[in-house]
Formats: sequence, structure tokens, C-alpha cells
Amino acid sequence: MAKGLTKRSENYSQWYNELVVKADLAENSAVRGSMVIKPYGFSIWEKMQATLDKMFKDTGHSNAYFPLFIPKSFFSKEASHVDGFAKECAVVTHYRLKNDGNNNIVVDEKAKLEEELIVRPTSETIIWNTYKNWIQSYRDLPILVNQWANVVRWEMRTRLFLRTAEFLWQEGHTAHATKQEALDETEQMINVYAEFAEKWMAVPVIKGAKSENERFAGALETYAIEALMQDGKALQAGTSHFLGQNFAKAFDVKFTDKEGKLDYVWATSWGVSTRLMGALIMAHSDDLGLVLPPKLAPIQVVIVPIYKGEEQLVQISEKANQIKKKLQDKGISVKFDDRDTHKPGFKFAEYELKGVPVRIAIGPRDLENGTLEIARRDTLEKESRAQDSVEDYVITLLDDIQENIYIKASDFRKENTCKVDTYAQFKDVIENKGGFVLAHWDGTVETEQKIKDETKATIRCIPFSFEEEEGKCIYTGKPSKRRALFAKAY
RNA sequence: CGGGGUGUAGCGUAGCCCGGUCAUCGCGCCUGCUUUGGGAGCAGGAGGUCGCAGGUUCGAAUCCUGCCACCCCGACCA
Repeated sequence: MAKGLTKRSENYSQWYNELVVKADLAENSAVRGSMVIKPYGFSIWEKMQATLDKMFKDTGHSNAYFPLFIPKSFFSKEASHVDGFAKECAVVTHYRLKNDGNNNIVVDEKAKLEEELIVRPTSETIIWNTYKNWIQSYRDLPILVNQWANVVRWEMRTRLFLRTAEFLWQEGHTAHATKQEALDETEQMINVYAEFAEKWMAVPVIKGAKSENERFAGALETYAIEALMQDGKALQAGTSHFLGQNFAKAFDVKFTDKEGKLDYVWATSWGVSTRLMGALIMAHSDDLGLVLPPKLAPIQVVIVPIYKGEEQLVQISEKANQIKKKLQDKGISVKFDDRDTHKPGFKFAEYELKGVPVRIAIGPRDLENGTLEIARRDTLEKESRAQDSVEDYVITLLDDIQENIYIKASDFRKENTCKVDTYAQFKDVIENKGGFVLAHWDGTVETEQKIKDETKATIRCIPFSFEEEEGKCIYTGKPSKRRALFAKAY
């Protein structure tokens, strides 16, 4: 058995740790709940980053950078915002260490900061404090800025990739002259996220609005994309918030409109994080390791030579490098693994673990017959093919894999989504089957909270796509106009 | 912060109840030869303050006390 797969467990997170942490994505933790992302894992994130960044720019946004430290006073200006984050803030109180005389390094109490600094858990406050100086007139609007950064949230309980104390993300912060424009922006960005999830990550998602309970601290409306993982739990994969005029009021950001009237600016914020890597892994992986969508795979094709002796390797390498060049010319990322320290079987298993979508093996038999062995990661099928026009074949194959894993994930979601009309059914499904459950809900915070307390299921979102439908709340029997999407979530 | 569990080599572990050739085994690592179309074989070798600190004892991985770390469950959450 391969490294990291010697002892698979029924427990999903155990499996996840063994496979991902120890195999290749992250290891160790310097700070409680932090993670090291190793080079191969990080290159997946870099691909995600590059793709999203382009999508943001195509929709008119620009990148900027704001400070890591936020003065406590900024942070406390928006009441519900500070309520939401107060319990998970890392706080800087001093700026110097000293030797206490016994060779112990201690905090120098003399170097106490006059005002404590918060390590950003999100940047709304420091950004709006800056926007105040950027905005006077409607001519200064809109401001469409995104930041790629790390943030810290001192969660009570952490989970690799899904909820680490420090994580990488992007946060968009926009300012608009009208409510409608801000609402449109909020909606546009949730659509961008959904498109990225479905077309690039091959993870189907449900777009919808968060209930009041689950809304972002300081937002009037939160839109989210929700994905279903293979263990039947839901994962919030991205959020886009309509912040109304809350932050503009808190930071006194006013502008003069065309009529010369003074008004507060309308705001949005939106973000996705390294949690997306967790989503990618948990949505597609199997017992052999990662299954990466070709569009995000750092290595799309790996070529493994099979040879006896130096002479054969030279011949095979020549052929392999020709094929590598042909594929690269078509924009495909290729690795030719000619290490002589590992046998082919070992390499096969290793690239399966890493989720490389297509593997090409070339041996003496192929040299003789003008063939190649081509294997795909998603179905594990292998076939022998002529070497001619391999590049065209690989292009179709990559597209096919991309599509296939999306279909597979969609089918899984279909099988694990059900409508229920009674609370008994609801509890049964949540406890025994998992997955998404569509049920009527009376729209009150109290009911949602009671259902959560009793079943651990929460409203993931009220999907945009659902038609209005008369029904009765499964819990209280009160009238309801549409179904909400319930699930146990990470 | 509450409840439960675990800490033995790079990784995974046996031993702990019942103290004494007990530091076990597998993977990995190193050397040599043979191998190479699915995680190679044989031979030899290196590697451990048994989480930390005390205590009990002639003697502690094993018993006791305290601490630390990690994992799972809850509260919290992208």
C-alpha cells in the first residue's frame, strides 16, 4: 500500500487526514489549527487563484492591498459586525520582547500598545475606513476592489482546509451609489462563484439566500453557494454579501449625488477561501486519492516510461519528449517522470494519489507497435492507442474527464437530495441518510433554531431557483411559500 | 470551555490491566546484487530522552500526581 493509504478508516476525516495531510497537501501545524500547504497542494490553489482573478477582472474589479492589523476602535464601529467576530479575534497587545535576565525571552511589559490591534478576521472595517477618504462624489463610484490576503479567525474548533485558524482567501469590497447597483453586484459575484465551482472545480452548487440566522455579521443579505460532499454534509463554498449602508454609516462614508444631495454609500463584500480546496478534495476523491478536474490540475498529463536498461530509457525518453512537446504546444501541462529511483507501478499509484487526470505509459512494446497506454484517473480505464495525433485525443479526453466528474458529482447530489413534508421524515433523513433536504419552513428564526437544536441540521440557503409553492412548515405547520434547503454542514 | 480518547523511530503500531531480557512488528530510509507493462525480491545496516516534570519502588513505557500536545463530540464558524 502507498504512503498515507496504509490504514484507511471508515471515518471520513481520518481518511482525509491520512490522504491529504500525509500524502502531499499539508503537514504539521506551527500554530493551533494552522496548516502548511505543500508545493503540490499550493499549485492547485494558485490555479484557482489565477482563474478567479481573471473572472474578477473581467467583471471590472481591480486588486489592492490593505493592512493586516486593524485598530480595535475601527473594528468596533459596526455593532453587529463586532458581535459576530469578537469571539474569534487574535489581538496584538505588545510590540517588543526582552531577555528577563535568566535567558528567558518574555514580553516587555513596557512595550504595551496604546490601542490593541486585531489581526484581520475580514477587512470590511479597515477598508471602509479607507474608502471614507476615497469617496466624495458620485463620480468616485463605484469602487470595485478585491484583495488576496490571509485572515485569522481563532475558531474554537478547527478542521483541515475547511476551518483553519489562518486561511488564504480573496475578499471583494465594493462601494456603489445606489442600492440596486449594490444588489446587482452581490448577485453578479455569487454567479461568478457558482460558475467557477461548476465549470472549473466540477462541483455542482446551489445558489441561494442565507436565512437571518446564518447571515454574515453586518450584512442585510447574504447569498451563498452550497455544495454537497461525499459524506452527505453540506459545505458553504462562497458567499456574497449585500451590506446596505451599514458600513458607510459606521464609517461615515457619504457622497454627493447628481442632484447635489448627500447620501450614504451602498456596499457589498464577497469572498472565497482555501476552503475551496477542501471542497474540491471532498467532492471528487476516491480511495486511491485525489481526483482533480483537468482545468485545475497542476499536472494534466504525466508520462511514465517503462524500460529495461539505460539504452531503452534513451529511446523511450526521445519518444516521450516528442509527445510532451506536442501536448505542451496545445497548452497542456505535462510531466515526464523519468526518475530511475522508482518503478512504474509505484509511479502509477503516486500520480493516482495526486489526482493527475491522464497518464501515458510508454514501453518497449509501444515503441515496436507505435502505440501508447493511456489511462484516465476518473474511471481508471486504460487503453492502448496509436501514437498519431495523441494530442488531439488527449484534449478530448481532458474535456471528457472534466465533464464526467461534474456529472458524477451531480448524480450524487441528485441521489442525496430529497423533499420531505413531515418533521418525522425530516429527522429520519437527516439522521440516517444525510444530504440535502428540501422542506417548508415558516420563515422564523425560532423555528430554524429549534430544528437546529434538535437535529443539528441548518438552513443552508433558500435557493433562488425554486418556484413558489404553497406548503406548511414541517415544524410548526404554519403556512410557507417556498422550500428551504436543509443539511448538516461543516 | 465542557465530555470522551490518544501520545512508543519519519509514518503506522505491539507491549501498559498483572512493574523485572520489553523496547515489538510493518512501511519508509541507507548499502549491495538482481529487478522494471500496476505500489519489486534477497542480504546486510542506520534510526527511539517510550509526550514533559515529579513521585512510588531495589527496578517504571507499564503504577500515582501534575502539566503539555493532538484527535473525536458539543458550543462557535468561510
